[in-house]
Amino acid sequence: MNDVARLAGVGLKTVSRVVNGEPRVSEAMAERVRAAIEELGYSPHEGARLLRRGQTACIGLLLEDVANPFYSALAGAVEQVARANGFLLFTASSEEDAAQERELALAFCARRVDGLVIVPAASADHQYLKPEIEAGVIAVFVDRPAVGIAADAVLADNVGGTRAAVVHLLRHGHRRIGYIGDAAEIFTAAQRLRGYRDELVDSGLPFDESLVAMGHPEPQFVHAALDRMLAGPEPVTALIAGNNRATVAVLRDVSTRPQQLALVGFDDFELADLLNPGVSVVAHDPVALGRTAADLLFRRLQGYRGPVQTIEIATRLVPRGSGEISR
Amino acid sequence: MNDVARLAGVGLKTVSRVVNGEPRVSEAMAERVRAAIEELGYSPHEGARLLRRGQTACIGLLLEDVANPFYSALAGAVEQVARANGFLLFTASSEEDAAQERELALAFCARRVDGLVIVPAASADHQYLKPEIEAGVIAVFVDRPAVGIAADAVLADNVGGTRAAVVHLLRHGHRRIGYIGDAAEIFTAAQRLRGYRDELVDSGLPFDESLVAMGHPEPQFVHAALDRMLAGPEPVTALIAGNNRATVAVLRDVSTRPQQLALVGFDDFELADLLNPGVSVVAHDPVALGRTAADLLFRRLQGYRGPVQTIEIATRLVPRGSGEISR
DNA sequence: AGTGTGGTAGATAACGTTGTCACGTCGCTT
DNA sequence: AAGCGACGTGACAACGTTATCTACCACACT
Repeated sequence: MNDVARLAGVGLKTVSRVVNGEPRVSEAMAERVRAAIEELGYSPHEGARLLRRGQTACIGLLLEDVANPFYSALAGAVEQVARANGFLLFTASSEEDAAQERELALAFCARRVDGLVIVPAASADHQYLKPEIEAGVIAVFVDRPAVGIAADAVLADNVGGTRAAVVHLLRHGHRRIGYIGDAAEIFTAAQRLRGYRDELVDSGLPFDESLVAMGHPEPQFVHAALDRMLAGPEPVTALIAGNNRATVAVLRDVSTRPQQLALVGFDDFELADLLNPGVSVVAHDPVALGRTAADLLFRRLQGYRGPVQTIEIATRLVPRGSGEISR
Repeated sequence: MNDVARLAGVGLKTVSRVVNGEPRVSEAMAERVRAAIEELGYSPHEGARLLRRGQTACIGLLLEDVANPFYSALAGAVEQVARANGFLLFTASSEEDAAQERELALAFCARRVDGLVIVPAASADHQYLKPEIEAGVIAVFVDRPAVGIAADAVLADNVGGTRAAVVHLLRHGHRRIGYIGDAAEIFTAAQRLRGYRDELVDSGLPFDESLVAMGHPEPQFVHAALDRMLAGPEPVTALIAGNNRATVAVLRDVSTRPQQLALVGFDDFELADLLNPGVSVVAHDPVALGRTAADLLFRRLQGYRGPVQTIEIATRLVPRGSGEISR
């Protein structure tokens, strides 16, 4: 910038004015400056500009794992909103580890992002964000709520989703319905389990712990769970899988068994309709989740000062065949 | 930082020394400073620090669309390498639009990222990066090479991949093999088409333009292409789909038709093995692609000055049934 | 002629860090 | 006793911007 000013024979501030399109610069000056900029290939240093102005026009997105299609769809939506607002987006994955989440969130804050969209890791406590939020950072939580602080959150209707799945299976005559979900300390997993249990109980059926398996949905885990649920005098005839990973693991495992099981999965996934039978799912919309959270973040960034809110996004049951196998 | 210095009754520089763990600070001082930091909840301003030091410890990742599982796997790999090196990662999607790619890449450069990992948009020309690269930014291209400048690239063996697919189908007796790929101006699409053609010709078979359809793999496009290929006296008996989107579109369309077609898809995808028949694919490894590119970037960031290189990652044919349907 | 007034331009001080240098105080050697 | 090096410390400038303030000029108006 100094070089540009010298070459154009003008003051530093005039260059700044031209670069920022401020008014009251004579056309002759502006032209000289533009020529100098061109000649030197100058481009303004955004970091310095933002240091001076006190905001960075960046937001940070923290999720469990970008490579999971559910989260990558969410990330795409957040990114679009960010770009529409002229912001750049940092992305990082917590890998479901509270310490890593904290470290990355604080790294974002040290970079002075203006806002944060966070999918919390299981059993994270977000007290650590308190000073940052007091310092002006805006945090919006997605898919799972904040713990230990009051903050905006955008969640899916998890309870309603598994309730609907149970209703659907009951309607097709099933009375022994198993549930395989993610680790119980994960918010969504707990909520979905609750919907499953509540709907069973409300329907006058027993809630049988032995038909529930909560854990990281690895193939071995799912295999053992199915062995257990299918053994004994009253085996399950239907299954609810608590997320996309679990659904896929169940499908793989079931395909090696003689029994036919009715199945409803939580989370929609590509090709669910092409399998035979098509996989019925409780669909929720990661794009809506991400977009809503990002919109809320930017509303707050633009000065909106309403109370902390939790927005719930509807889920809907998509019947495709696997849940309609009758007893 | 000023406040901390005042509260601790020390100079600015001493605070800086404590924060950065520099030696030759007495333990008493350090303790006072740490107490003051704690009390004021001070955290250093990374932006200012980096302004001073001249590097940002950030890299930018530019891809076609984070929400595409292929690219999100790649993004996950790049992110991991970045984190391992203590860098933060900007992510953005070009949506296959050269102008948007350019705009985003330059936005990254204005933020003074230290490096760039780019999946180029179709028909982009990367001359625009020349001044940035001369200014010290390191750019590594993935999946598709740079155009108009010499730059490192990490590519998949696209030609070898479709060659293998053709060999596989020929071996099962097919002589009329169709090819449905992405738009011809996309590098990978063109390469894969070339592999298809070269292998046919080398095998002494004619290359028949009417069996080729190149375009954005929307359902209507694929439907029309299949109508065409299946009409006439010599319909295709086997098909190669040029990427994951095309493969899925073909599967959906074929499932509504009476004919049985042999199929090999390019790009592996989740559940390919669970369909019936399992979908044979030419698999390549987005994680390896991303990791290799990021590793190369960081090697250069650490001062490696070797010549511009192009690294090719092998592909491999995974037979699962759909390609083994015999004529 | 003196006085506003409006439009340009530049000098200077920040923003929050860190590198450089200079200063003072030890304790040790000669 | 003087000199020397090692250590601890802080003042200051610099990184590349922009906001504020002042200075200047030309023009029109009393």
